[in-house]
Amino acid sequence: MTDTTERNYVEQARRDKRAALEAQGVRPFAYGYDRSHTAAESAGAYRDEMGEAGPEVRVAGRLATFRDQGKTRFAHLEDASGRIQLYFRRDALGRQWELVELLDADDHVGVRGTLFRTRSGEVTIRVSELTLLAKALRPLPRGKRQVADDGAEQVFGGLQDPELRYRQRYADLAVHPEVRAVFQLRARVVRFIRRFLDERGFLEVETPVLQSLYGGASARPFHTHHNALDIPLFLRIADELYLKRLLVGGMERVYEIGHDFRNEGIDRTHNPEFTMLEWYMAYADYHAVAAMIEELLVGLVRELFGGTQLVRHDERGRPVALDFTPPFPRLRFVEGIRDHGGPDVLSATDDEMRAALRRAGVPGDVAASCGGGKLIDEVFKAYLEPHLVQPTFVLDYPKALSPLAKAHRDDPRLTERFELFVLGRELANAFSELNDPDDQRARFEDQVRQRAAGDEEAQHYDADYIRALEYGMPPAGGIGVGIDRLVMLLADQPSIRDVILFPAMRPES
RNA sequence: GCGCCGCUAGCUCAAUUGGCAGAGCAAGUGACUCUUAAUCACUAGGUUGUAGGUUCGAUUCCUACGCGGCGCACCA
Repeated sequence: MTDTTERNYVEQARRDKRAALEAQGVRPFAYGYDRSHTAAESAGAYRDEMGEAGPEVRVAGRLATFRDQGKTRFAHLEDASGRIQLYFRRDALGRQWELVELLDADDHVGVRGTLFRTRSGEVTIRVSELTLLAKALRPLPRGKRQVADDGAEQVFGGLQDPELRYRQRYADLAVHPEVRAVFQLRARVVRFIRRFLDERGFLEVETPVLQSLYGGASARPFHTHHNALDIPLFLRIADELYLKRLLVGGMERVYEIGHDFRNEGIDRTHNPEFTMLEWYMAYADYHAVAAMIEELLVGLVRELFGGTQLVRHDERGRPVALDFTPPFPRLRFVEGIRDHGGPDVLSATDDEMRAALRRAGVPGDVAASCGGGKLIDEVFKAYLEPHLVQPTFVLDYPKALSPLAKAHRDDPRLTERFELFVLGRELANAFSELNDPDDQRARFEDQVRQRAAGDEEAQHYDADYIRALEYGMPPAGGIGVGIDRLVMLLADQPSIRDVILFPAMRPES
């Protein structure tokens, strides 16, 4: 990594120009610029009948290209809206030509000038006044892009190293409009979700990130400490238990979009902090929640892409045609595994399930190292999950896997729970919420026993939550949706790092 | 935590069996008043991730470490 205090010859040249500017009395870092048009608006403001006498515009942005051609120069100014070409002529700029000669690619400038169309056909600003807004003392790692006649773009060089792209996201964003587009899409997704829930009477709330007792999921937490209270605290691993307390308090429909923190490995689908949407609705069961997430997802796909058919890439980079036309197929967990050649997880012994895992090619040590609920989960992953490519609901999970879900009304061995899968990845997890305090107490006690037996991810006994349930929580349905994974799907990005602006990294050196 | 791969100029990449560390772009100087990967000429730019080792000689081989990518494990 480059030491920021050591200057290479490229940066030295820019610092020399800065010094020359200051010697001329030019501020290298201005305070603002009054622009009349964005780059895109400027291009749209020109009509061919205007000829050489197009309207005057003032635009501000970064010099994305800069071509020295003696007594003229061409540049492209890039702002958030796009690019527009600039044309500098020495005879038109007079004394300001000295300033032009001290510009570099990547500088922020404001220009005033009139629009015209060049002989080669590009709408361009003939610059009459130039203002330096911010000198770029370090060159951006730009590639050169060639735009073919058909609009196809080829980039030469540029910022490729994934380590630099994630560490210096500012540079990645500055040189890659397509990366900016991913995060614009992400914002549209979140905006759509908020609007969807707000329109249906949901209240957006914020619950504690710092918790003295964490719960609502199976995961290891981050630890911290409050100095004034002198107590240990944990960063939340889920919002669930606080949001359901709000149902007790009479808030019938609530949601929260925020970060959860899980102290676990980092890979293509896991970042230690990630964005979770959870919503809870009183007087609804998991079927109602399924109908709603289906409506949300279909609405989102239609809003963003104008239809329900999408081509996306699986983890091996192969294109897959996805059909979001509702209703999505609904499979039952136990039957689904059986129908794909797996064992009946309700009646099979642990040994039978281990044998089934071996048949499916799962390494023996994996199968041997777990039992009970985890073993069932392994069987699910081996036999059913690989088939869940199209949007699919999997319903009615065994009770051992779901300590916060209500028992199934028709089969006490199951819970009223579903997960939504797309492209083999879990996007959402929901249930008819367990609101019987005595049943919840028994489930917590079971979790405590598993923790005592060495399961670090088993949940804690949350006495305050039981007390809340004892006051009476209305029947309710609730769901958790991983926003990062949803954006990965919609933006067709292969890694969660590509949808998180600053993904977790080890510190540099 | 384990395995594989990578780390060379500001960026993207070369370097034969272990034998003078190179190119394109970017940069500097010069030419050029409609260019757009501008073009042309010249110039400069390196502790080859870090620390050791083997060797007459290491970008290359060995060991350790650092950072990253991918896979595995963990993790709904």
